[in-house]
Amino acid sequence: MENMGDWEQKNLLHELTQGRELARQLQGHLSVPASSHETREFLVTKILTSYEKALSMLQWSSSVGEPQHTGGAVLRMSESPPSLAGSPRSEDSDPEHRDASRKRKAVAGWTQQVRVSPGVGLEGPLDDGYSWRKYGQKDILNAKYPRGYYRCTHRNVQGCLATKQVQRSDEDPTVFEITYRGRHTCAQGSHINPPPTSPEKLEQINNNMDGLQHHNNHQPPQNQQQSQEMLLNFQATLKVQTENLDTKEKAFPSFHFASTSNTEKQVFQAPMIDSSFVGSYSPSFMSPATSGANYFSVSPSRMSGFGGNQQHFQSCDSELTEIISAATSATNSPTVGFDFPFGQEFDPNFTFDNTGFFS
DNA sequence: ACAATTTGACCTGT
DNA sequence: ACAGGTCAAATTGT
Repeated sequence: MENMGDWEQKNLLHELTQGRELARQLQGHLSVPASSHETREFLVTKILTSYEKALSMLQWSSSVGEPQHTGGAVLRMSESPPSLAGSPRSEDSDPEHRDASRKRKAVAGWTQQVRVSPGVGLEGPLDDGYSWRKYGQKDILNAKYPRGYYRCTHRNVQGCLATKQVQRSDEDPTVFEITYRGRHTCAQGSHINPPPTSPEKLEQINNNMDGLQHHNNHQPPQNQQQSQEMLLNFQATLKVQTENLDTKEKAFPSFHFASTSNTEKQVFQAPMIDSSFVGSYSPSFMSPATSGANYFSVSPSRMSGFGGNQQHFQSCDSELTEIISAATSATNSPTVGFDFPFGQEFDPNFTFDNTGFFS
């Protein structure tokens, strides 16, 4: 609530510190012949991510530097209240929209695509380590497969507004588009390392598969164990593709959100998502128009022993909408292990004041 | 029994 | 009216 100004600085500091830690780790790995290439590569990726984040934070504050310093009055809670049912808000949006392009503005923000190349057989979209409860499924017109709607399991309990949508790609059945929206405000376990067994994930996967597969479900639900094992050695390529809504505008490292009004735009910086996904996201800062896409190769081999550690970070992230497409699923847990080493400095308090955007 | 999922109805913005 | 998103009762799984 108070010192908002410090907030970003804090995050920046955190990011840089984390990057330093990662670099140190990498340094350590370099002297250890046993460390795998994958591990090193992964660390490098993480380091780069840290840099990117830090840079984007700087750019964000410098180029924009106005919206966020306020006490937060500017931003609205945004996001359609996930769980409100009858709240008729026939607000008048804005009379003028731009050319009704092809797609609806939807809640686009940026699209991440995580491609996992596990050889074969991995199924199910990755799970970020959070618990989700499916609350609906719908057929989308253009989509061949239905879209699944999930919300954080603790929605009612802790008011966690996080939700996600899972949609299987039309053309590449191996690809799942997962759209995350809202931030996790729950204090649930770490996404970092889904404990020994994350049945939830598997269940979800199965469900998704069921729902998403129209005809052939050639895959019996019993890849759980397999999946887990796969987790130990999988290779993933994270493809991040920033996709902005129809609002063309150039996209900067930061994310732009067009509010309902044409002229208003909120720019947000991606919160710390590092631990959420495999290689951490890395917003592609290329021109969105050209469809910037970054590919990350992540090959988590083994985490520094993570058999039973379970720390809960409550650094909830993803306050915007992230779309993640995962191919053949896979997972994230393994990689994540790398996070905790430096995660000690997560601030439970660093909550964003309110990051609402478009109202 | 409880909790999560399923599924059609309902709601809201194009 | 339609499409997408959410609710909620019924159903299924643990």
